[in-house]
Formats: sequence, structure tokens, C-alpha cells
Amino acid sequence: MRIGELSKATGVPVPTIKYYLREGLLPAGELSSPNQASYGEAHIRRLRLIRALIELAQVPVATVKEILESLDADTEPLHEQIGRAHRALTPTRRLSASDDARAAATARVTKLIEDRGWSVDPEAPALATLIDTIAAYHSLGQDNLIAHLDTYADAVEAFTALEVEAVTANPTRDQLTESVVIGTILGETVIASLRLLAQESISAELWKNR
Amino acid sequence: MRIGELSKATGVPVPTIKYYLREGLLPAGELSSPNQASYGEAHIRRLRLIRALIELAQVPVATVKEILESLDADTEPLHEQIGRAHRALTPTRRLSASDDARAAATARVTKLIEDRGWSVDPEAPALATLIDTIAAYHSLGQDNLIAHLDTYADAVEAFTALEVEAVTANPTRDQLTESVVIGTILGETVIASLRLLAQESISAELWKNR
DNA sequence: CGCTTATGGATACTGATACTATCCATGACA
DNA sequence: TGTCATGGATAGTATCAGTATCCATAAGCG
Repeated sequence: MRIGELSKATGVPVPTIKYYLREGLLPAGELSSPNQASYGEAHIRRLRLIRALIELAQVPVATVKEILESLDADTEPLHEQIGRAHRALTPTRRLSASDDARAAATARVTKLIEDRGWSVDPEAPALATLIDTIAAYHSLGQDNLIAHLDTYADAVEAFTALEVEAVTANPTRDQLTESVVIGTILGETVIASLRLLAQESISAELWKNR
Repeated sequence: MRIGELSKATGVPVPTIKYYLREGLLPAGELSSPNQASYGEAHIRRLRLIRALIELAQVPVATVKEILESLDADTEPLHEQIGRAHRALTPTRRLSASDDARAAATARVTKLIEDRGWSVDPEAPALATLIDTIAAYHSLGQDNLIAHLDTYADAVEAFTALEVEAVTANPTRDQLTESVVIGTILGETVIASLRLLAQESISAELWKNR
């Protein structure tokens, strides 16, 4: 397959494919001569994955590169490989809060994790994000919403076990790690969309005549 | 309060505040003379909200502006005002898929919505995003993950009713709409973080020695 | 064989986004 | 009275995600 066909097969413009090649998101095709390379099925798959991450999940190109690199690093132990992908998948979203707001939020989150018996790396970026977000709720005067943290955690527990299980069913290691990435990222989009639809539906019902 | 104090109170640099004023995110202070304005508590609150949306939830500045405008448009009926804010909150994330993949995804999603008796505007951006995401799962060979769509929907239903209820408890209309915005956006961050933590915890347990 | 078109590779350019920096005339305040 | 901050305007910057252009070469067609 030549680059033009790869472009047709995926709907990605040729210059964009060249850009991804330059950036190392896509492995180079097999060169048959200095200006002729051929691409295969793997390139189509990779390109689809790249587009899904960038367009649907809004993952920055540099992060996509990291993720793909960790996908291809199949020499290290599985849980480390996945951890690396996972870390790349977690955006670092921070917001400086006052010290005591942070302390309170940290306490709240620590308690939640303890109560549930989760084993969480204290360095996990998602942990910092969660704490900052709780602190932000507080500083925005929305403490009443923090009260529902356990409801969120319950709901999350309800599907996470199934997600991990579904992913584990993959026969090969490559497929497993790829499923982790896709499941983690696209799953977030699915959950967010469902939530918005459910909110719309419920609130339309409730506030019809206010 | 002068701009320098506003800056100190919120941690936002003065030039950035000026930028937000220029962009219309923040209402101008009350001018006491051509080069002297005073800002109040409302400005602090507004600025905190802006920063939370931008930093934590990665909402683009232009969207923040739309959101704030809908917050301030308290002449229209409540559900319309909220609908407008809600629409601004929903990022339009699209990915072109093959026609039959889209059709299948649309059917799947329509069925889900019907089964649950949700009333959803067919124009809702979240709907298009959901359909595209389902189609993307398929084109990435992850149909097995689509099987869990109902599990996600169950979990989402579990907290959405409570969320809407919590928000409804707000005494004034202004507070209610602001809560909707904060709850919708920060809630997403909370859910995403919790999910990542839960995934990490469960998968660490499961794949310790693979 | 010749001609058009596509290709790989390199380099340069673009448009959007979110700030920063600078400038200036004026005003606050010590 | 002098220093500093301020409002307002305009210009500059860094990053990101592509696009565009160029070139020498190669493929495919008649």
C-alpha cells in the first residue's frame, strides 16, 4: 500500500500522514527504493487509533506519541507497561488552591481511598487532579456536591471491575495493552456523553415549568 | 478592591486578568475615574470559576465566555438557560466513520436511550459524540467493550439523579445555574479521576505477576 | 520512450489559542 | 513631589497541529 492509498483507507490527508511520520507517531513504511515505501494493515490500525485519540479524546499529539511508545515497549513487565500507558493517558490538570483547602481535600480523598481499600500510587497524577478538583468545589462554594463523592466512587467501582475484566480477555499482550488504551480513553468519552444525556433528560423533566 | 488585590486574592496574574476583561470573561470593575476601577467579591468568584473551567476542565476561553454569557442570561426560562449552558459545556468531538459503522452505532445508541426512556434532543452534541465513539470502538476492533455500554449507563443513572437533585437544592436561580455548570464540568473531572484510580488499583492487583 | 502523476524527505509557512509585554497618560498615596 | 499602580490599547510570544512547497526520483500508462 502506498501513502495515497493509506490516506484513502483512513480519510487522513497525505500531508497529515507525513506529519505523523515525522513526529514518530506512525512507523515508516518499508522502503523499496529511496522514494517509495509500502504500508500495511498495521499502519491503517495505528492511524485509526491515532485519529481516535486526537479527535475524539482530544489527546495532544505529544501524548499520543508517548502512549504509542509505551504500547510498543513490550519488553518490560506487563503491569509496568500498562502503568506507563496509563500515566501518559492521565492529563495533569492542576489548579493552585489555598493550603488548607488542599489539606482538607487531601484528607477527604485519602479517606475515600482507604475506606474502599484501593491501592493507589501516591504519585498518580489522577490523585492530584482529584484533590485539586475537590478543593476547587470548595472554593467555589459547592461543598454540597462533594457530599456525593461516594456515590461517584460507587458508580465507578460498578463498571471498572468489568472493564478490567473485559480487557483481560484479550489473547495477546499487544492486544491487551491496546485495549487498555482504547478502553480508558474512549470509555471516558462514553461516560461523559452518557452523563450529559442523562442530565439533560432528567433535568428537562424536572425543570420543565420553572 | 483594585486589580492588584484581585490578582493577589486569586493568584491570577494582573496581565491575565486584563486579558479576561478584554475578552469579556470578566465584567469591568466600577470606574471611579478614567484609570481607576474597583472590583468586588463577585469578581473573585467569577475569576475562580474561570480558572477552574480553564485549568481543571480544560475548557477553551471562547467556550468559557459562552458559558458565562448563558449564566448571565437570566431572562429566559430556566430550562432553556440551563440547556444553553449545557450545550456550551459539551465539546463537539467528531470522528468521521464509515457510513455503516455510524448506522450501527446510531441504532445501538437509539436503542439504549429508548430502553431507558430517556428524552434526548436528537440535536444534542453529546449524542453525536457518543455515536462516533461507539463507531470508533468498532473500527478499532474493540466491539467487546461496546457490550458494556449498559453497565456504563446503569452507573451513570446511579449518580445523575442525585446530582440533579443536589443542584436543585440551590435557593436562588443564579446559584442553581452556576451549580449546574460547576457540577457538570468538575463532576466530569472527578469521575474521570476516580475511574483512573480504580483502574490502577484493580489492574495492579490482577496483573501483578504477568 | 516519453509524459504525467505520485512519492519520500526536507523545510517553511499558517492559523488558532492563551497568554505576556510594552507603552502611555493619569491617578493614588506616602 | 515623586514613585508606583492602574486602565486601556496595541504588539509580541510560545505552543500546537497541521499545511504548503520544493525537489529529485520513481511508477504507471500510452
